Amino acid sequence: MNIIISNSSSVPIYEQIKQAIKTAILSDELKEDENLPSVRNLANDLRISFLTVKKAYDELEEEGYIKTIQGKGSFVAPKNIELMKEERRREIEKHVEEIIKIAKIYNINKSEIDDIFNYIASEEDFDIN
Amino acid sequence: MNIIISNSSSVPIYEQIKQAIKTAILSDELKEDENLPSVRNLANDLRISFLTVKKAYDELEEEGYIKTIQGKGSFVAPKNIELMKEERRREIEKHVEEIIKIAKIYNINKSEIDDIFNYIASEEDFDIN
DNA sequence: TATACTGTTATATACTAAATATAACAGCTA
DNA sequence: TAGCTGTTATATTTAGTATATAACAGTATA
Repeated sequence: MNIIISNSSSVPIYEQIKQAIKTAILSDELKEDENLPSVRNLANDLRISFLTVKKAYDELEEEGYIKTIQGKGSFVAPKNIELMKEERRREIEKHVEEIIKIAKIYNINKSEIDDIFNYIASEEDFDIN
Repeated sequence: MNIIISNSSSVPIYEQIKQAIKTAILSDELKEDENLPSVRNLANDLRISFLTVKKAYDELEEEGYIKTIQGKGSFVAPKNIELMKEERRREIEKHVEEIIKIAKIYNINKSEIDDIFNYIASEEDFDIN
């Protein structure tokens, strides 16, 4: 797993770690029961305090992504596929809601939104078919 | 103008004020040269410090939305239509970028995104034609 | 059992952003 | 001049983030 953090970002370091691990789990780069790096190892690699890593791990456990056992380590939790699909959908929905909110206020129509989508999709090599 | 702020939100109060005023200006609820509430009046209405309102006004001025004259007050600045259109487009682009980023990681195709869009559009009474 | 890993907890400190209170000052206008 | 505007300076408080350090506890294994 490759985690890159920026300490000049306004996003807290523990949040960046959470996002990176979540993405790795959801995209199946990290598989069920797989061992995560120990809090101290990851902290050393990233040159940050182990307490910051622990905070990320604690919250990931609370959200059901990983399981931690004292003395053994942290592991990717059994996946609840439905719950994860739902979470991804909610993320997308939030962005769509924001887009529609803006479109309604400023009288932007669907075809203008489609244009933007197609533009970004080609920029990002996203297949629209 | 109706500004509602939440002090339990993680979004700073001055940022909530900025957004509310920006939206009011861009949607033409606040028209060119219109007088904004004085920093002290708005602060009293919202039961917050006038310094918080001032911070919002200062940044709105820096971004070209309003003009402030000492002793007179703050006013909606002449609108730069092109610049504002560009800003709205950038906002939408950012959301689309996030959606595509998620879709790429989790193999979500365009038609699933369209489904979500249509669902939210109908929820929010947004005309998709 | 000793050791070297794991995670856990407590304490203290530092830094920053946000928000506040208060007071004094300056410009505009009726 | 009075009573609005905005401006500036100082000090303080609070919350969130991140850190260092030390001590403690569970697990695995040589």
